[in-house]
Amino acid sequence: MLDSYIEQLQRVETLGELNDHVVALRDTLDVEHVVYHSVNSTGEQYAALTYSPEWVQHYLDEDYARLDPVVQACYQRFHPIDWKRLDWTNKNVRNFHGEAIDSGIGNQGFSVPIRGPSGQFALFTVSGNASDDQWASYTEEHVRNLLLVSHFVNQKALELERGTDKVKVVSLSPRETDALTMLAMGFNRAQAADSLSISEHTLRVYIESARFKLTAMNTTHAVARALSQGLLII
Amino acid sequence: MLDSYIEQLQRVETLGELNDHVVALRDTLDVEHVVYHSVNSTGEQYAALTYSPEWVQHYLDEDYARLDPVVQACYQRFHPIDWKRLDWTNKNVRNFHGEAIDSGIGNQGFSVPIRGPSGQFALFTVSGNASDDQWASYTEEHVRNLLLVSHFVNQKALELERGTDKVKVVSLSPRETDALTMLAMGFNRAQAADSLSISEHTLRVYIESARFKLTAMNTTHAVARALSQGLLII
DNA sequence: CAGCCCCTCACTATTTCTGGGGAGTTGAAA
DNA sequence: TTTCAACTCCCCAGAAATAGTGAGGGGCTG
Repeated sequence: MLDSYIEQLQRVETLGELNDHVVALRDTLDVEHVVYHSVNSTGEQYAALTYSPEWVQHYLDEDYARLDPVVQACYQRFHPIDWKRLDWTNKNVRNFHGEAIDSGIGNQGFSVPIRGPSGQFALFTVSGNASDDQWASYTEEHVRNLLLVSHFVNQKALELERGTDKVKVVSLSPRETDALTMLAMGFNRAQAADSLSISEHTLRVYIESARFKLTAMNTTHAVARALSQGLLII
Repeated sequence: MLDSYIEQLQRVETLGELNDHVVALRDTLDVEHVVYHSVNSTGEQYAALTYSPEWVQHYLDEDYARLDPVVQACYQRFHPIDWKRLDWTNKNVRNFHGEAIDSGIGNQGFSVPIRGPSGQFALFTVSGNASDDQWASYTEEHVRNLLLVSHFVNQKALELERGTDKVKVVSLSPRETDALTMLAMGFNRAQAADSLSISEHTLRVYIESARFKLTAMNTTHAVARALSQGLLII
């Protein structure tokens, strides 16, 4: 059943079709909602989901991503997580949770964080209405399928997005990488130059050229970009 | 077969046993070598692998991680990758590749990058000797198993490591997060303060307290730490 | 209700970083 | 073989960040 779904998925050729597939997936997985949401390193977003458009709009308007424990948790961990295990004690969060349930997203949820090339981040979520026990046995039984599906959906989404690719992949020279790595580790220029056994002037040249390549406005920005694009090995 | 392996894995209770399991996994998967290698945000490493100790030592001595296309690629992408698809044209890289093959790691390889909570990064690799065609059909057939196994091995490794946990999880206040986010986006303090509609003095207080919480030596360091621990949503 | 964390604002001296120049060597690719 | 990218070094003035203190109000929690 899932196998045939994945086979079908492989043949998808547009983002629109992918959206349809998410709807089909909801039925295949027998849940209330399925959400795939991706953000790349330039901040562009793509989502394929079955939530009501109203709730999505409201979520965006209120910038709930900054509050949503699911998003917060998935940014920090990589394991799939059951919504029950998150911290909902904060007042604003409880408020948000209430609104979410009122919008019909269901009282249970399970999310799989995904990270792709160049700092891409995605979230694959299923949600529904069930008792804690029902949901626990459902997720336990389907973890593997959810892991696989999330992976393949993300792969397909990236593949399709790459067709319309504007994301330029920068590459840093070894010394530029070294320089930024030192700075990311907290050294100041003098210390970094010392560690790399070069003059501070030279180090500065690397930082500047890295900043230029990364179109960064300052050193901190350059380090941030390099990190979020996976260019530095700390 | 793999199912029973995963069940066994779930019962593993020490990192030593996990090492034995990797050896068992090599036979289960019918490959030459299996490597699981994890680095957490503080730079501590753990590996369970079947490579010869000599090669491992040599690899570490030469700091080959900075050269190894597998590591480089897996830092930047998240999809599993076949070693053939990497760029081995650089002279140093070809040299490294030659040494690797001489050390018996095999002429084919397939690696799965994994990212865990708080900036943990891990790599799950299988390698062996085969023709391109043989290897292609092997990997195509086993991608799913490899994905699942890599996930479960990582989960188990993290679970065991957490027992010996020294990694303190820091959490930033909303304003601290805002401040660091602005800086990571390339704003200077004046611009950031303006965006957040607070005085620059106030902003500075946030940056300092964030720096303190993250035990960072300067702003760039704080941003780097926050980013690599998934604390910032850019 | 006391303690703690969060949010907000202020001053000053010192250190560090940035942006604008310029210049020579080496090694690899075209 | 030329050309280009990477690596190395240098000066200086102005801009920006940091260290060291200080203070008051608001809100949640025990």
